[in-house]
Amino acid sequence: MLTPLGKNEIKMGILERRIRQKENMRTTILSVALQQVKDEGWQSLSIRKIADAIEYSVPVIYDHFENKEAILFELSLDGFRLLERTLEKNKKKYPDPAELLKAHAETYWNFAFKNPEYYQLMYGLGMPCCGAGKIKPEFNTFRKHIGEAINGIVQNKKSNEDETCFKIYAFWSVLHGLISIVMMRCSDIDDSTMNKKIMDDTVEAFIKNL
Amino acid sequence: MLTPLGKNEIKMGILERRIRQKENMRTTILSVALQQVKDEGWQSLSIRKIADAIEYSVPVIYDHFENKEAILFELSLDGFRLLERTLEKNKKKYPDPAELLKAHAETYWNFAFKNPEYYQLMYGLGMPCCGAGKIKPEFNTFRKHIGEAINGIVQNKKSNEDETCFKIYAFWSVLHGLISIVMMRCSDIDDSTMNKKIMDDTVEAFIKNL
DNA sequence: CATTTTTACCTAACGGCGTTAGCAAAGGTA
DNA sequence: TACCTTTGCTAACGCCGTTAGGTAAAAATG
Repeated sequence: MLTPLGKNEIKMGILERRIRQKENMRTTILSVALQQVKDEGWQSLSIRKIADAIEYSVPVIYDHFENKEAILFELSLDGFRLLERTLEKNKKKYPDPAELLKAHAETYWNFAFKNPEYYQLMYGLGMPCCGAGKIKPEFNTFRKHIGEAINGIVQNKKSNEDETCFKIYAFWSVLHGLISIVMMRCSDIDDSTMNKKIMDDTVEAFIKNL
Repeated sequence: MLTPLGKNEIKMGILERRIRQKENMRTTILSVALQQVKDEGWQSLSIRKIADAIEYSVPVIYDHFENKEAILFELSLDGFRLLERTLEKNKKKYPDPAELLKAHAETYWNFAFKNPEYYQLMYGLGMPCCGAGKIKPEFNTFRKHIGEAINGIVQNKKSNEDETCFKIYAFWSVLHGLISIVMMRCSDIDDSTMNKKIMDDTVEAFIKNL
């Protein structure tokens, strides 16, 4: 598959077309998979349904992905990239680190509830195994960004490195925890503006006590 | 199955034995299922393996549970009961609400990491669908207990009901969030005592700022 | 006792799943 | 033309949750 055709010369145009086609198929599979997940949830995503949707037979999928988990993994990376893009925008928009931190929190919250399927996949909420297992460097995307902001806020005050690190995790935890609790319907508060207010208040208080 | 046999009288002894046997089978199924989950994880739990383990044929399971999800649901309730028992003990042991709150946090943390399979099931971490969907009153077990403690701490200070409610959720969130992040290996901190220290510090700071 | 109802339990199947082996057709090369 | 490579397929394997339908034992009834 896409090898240089024995010891022969390769016609570059054809090879490039093939690579292009192959990548097309790959992205088609991913987008079809994502659509299916958005429509019916992770649980009902199946290789066979993907094959159906792209109008190819099942084994074709395995020419592009090692297995089902690889597809989910790739989708989760897309999720991290999507989140990161907005975080980067925040960095340019908010020079004040406290404002930046607030914006990051807002971004994280909105991302989770606008793209619950991504969020669940990325952080293993209600997912069959996909959070656990593979360790992704992308996991730390958010921690990295809020870390910068918190460092910016904290730098003028007396506080050692460990304390700052702890605060970063505490901040991330409260956000992720609240999102999880709301998303998994563990909370008895249905009102989404109410939940948002809890988030805002908590973030506010957190920043004040940095 | 176990109906009063038409319009006839029932021999109570026999009926009782039957009920006893039926309940025995039910608990056997549950304990076998739990064992399997502890051994191989949620993903590989299957009705057929349970049937194998209890040395009955597959349909027998369906005489006792509506479906696989019902078994998982029942197990999650066991988890909530197990957690609640320790929380109740704390209530008797710590009259000071601040001490009580700290003890509750410790209990919650220990419960999660000593019984990760329960915790994951109860709060839908890395689970196929079992957190979402059914809403369990037991979900609020922990929130109820920390609510009492926080109310105890806060009652002498000026703070309205909403603020207190928010603080309860914030406290729960930071705990659940930290546990989730650690359990799902999203954190880059491997050292468990380090993670525990983050929890302790955050709890300490939280109580101080109540 | 014999008879009839109820129970417990099983076999076998249905439709779905992820994954893979093996083959046929199509495309490019010489 | 003949030859390789690539593409894509059919068909299968071994799982899974769930259910229909049957059988033989047990219990209740007369």
